[in-house]
Amino acid sequence: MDLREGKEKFIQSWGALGSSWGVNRTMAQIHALLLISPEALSADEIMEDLMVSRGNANMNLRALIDWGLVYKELKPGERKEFFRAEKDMWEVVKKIITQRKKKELEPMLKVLDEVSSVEESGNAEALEFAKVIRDIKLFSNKADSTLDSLIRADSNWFVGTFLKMIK
Amino acid sequence: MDLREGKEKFIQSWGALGSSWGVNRTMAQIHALLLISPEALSADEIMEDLMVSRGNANMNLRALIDWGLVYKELKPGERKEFFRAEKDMWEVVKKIITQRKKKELEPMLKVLDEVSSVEESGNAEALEFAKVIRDIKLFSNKADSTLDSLIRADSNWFVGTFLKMIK
DNA sequence: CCATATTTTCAAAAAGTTTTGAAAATTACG
DNA sequence: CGTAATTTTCAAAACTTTTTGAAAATATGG
Repeated sequence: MDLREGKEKFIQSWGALGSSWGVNRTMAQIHALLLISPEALSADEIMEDLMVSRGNANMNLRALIDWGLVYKELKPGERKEFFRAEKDMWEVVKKIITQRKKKELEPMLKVLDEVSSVEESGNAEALEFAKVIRDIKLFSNKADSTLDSLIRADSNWFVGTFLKMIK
Repeated sequence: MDLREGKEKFIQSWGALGSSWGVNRTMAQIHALLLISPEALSADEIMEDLMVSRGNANMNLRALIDWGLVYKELKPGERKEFFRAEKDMWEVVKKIITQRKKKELEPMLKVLDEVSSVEESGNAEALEFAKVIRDIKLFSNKADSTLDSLIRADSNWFVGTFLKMIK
């Protein structure tokens, strides 16, 4: 496979996978494009490369900046903004975990807390309900603090030690 | 909050959260309903409770059975099928991890392998590309084997030991 | 300030996903 | 078997999300 083909495939596949990650196609594609670009790119270059509209490019660049996966960059003498991806993969992983945790886990903890105020009075239904909520809470809290540790941990630790500890 | 209200809130919130988990509203609602039900329920009861069509109920029950989160159950003298949720939360967690890994991680590993055949010849572009792919692969493989360990691990280990090991 | 380049916004269109409901297939009882 | 109960399928409708593109807002250099 040659470079052009490889880049193309990577960007397209990343975009297609995006939806299974809860990220839209264009956001994933822009991220892929910037990741493999040695230079910062302008909005126009991104639009051209990916064949998407200005509005789309702009919205998703903003989202990527929000996530901390992309930085704005200015070039002297140029009026346009340029965009560069965070290249440190451990940073990227942590930032994605942070966002997914916020979107997927935290709202769940909130709901569990809200419904935890149901009285666990005698009947089968109430007991079952209380038990299920308690069990889910147990795992969710565990997941929550595990992910917090991960986010605080550093790359070498993760790559080097994690697996050995696990088995 | 009383029981009826709590159940209602739990089912509705689960459904709403579903989309951020890559699961559709009805699938999440049916799962929630069955989780908190002490008895197995028939398709008709589910349709009635959640106010969804027969087709919808059937499709999503099948999906839940596929995931291993719900079992079919027969009652003597009844012609209908009944459905019961897996109640062991550690089993539930493992089954969800298994599915999400299959959907989110494995296709990614495949793409990375495919584009790994690009030659890492001299120029900046090719070097950058090769490095990014190598880095992503490193983390993805780590994540993959970590999740495999998790799936093989048992509940007590996870709940009791994991956190202490981490920090 | 003005003129122009650039970015942002947002309503409407397009694309994608889920749900419905009725018809077809299957099952199981007499 | 035949009949009725039940489950499954799937095309069309409803709903949701994403994308477009042009207009509005903002920034920059002279």
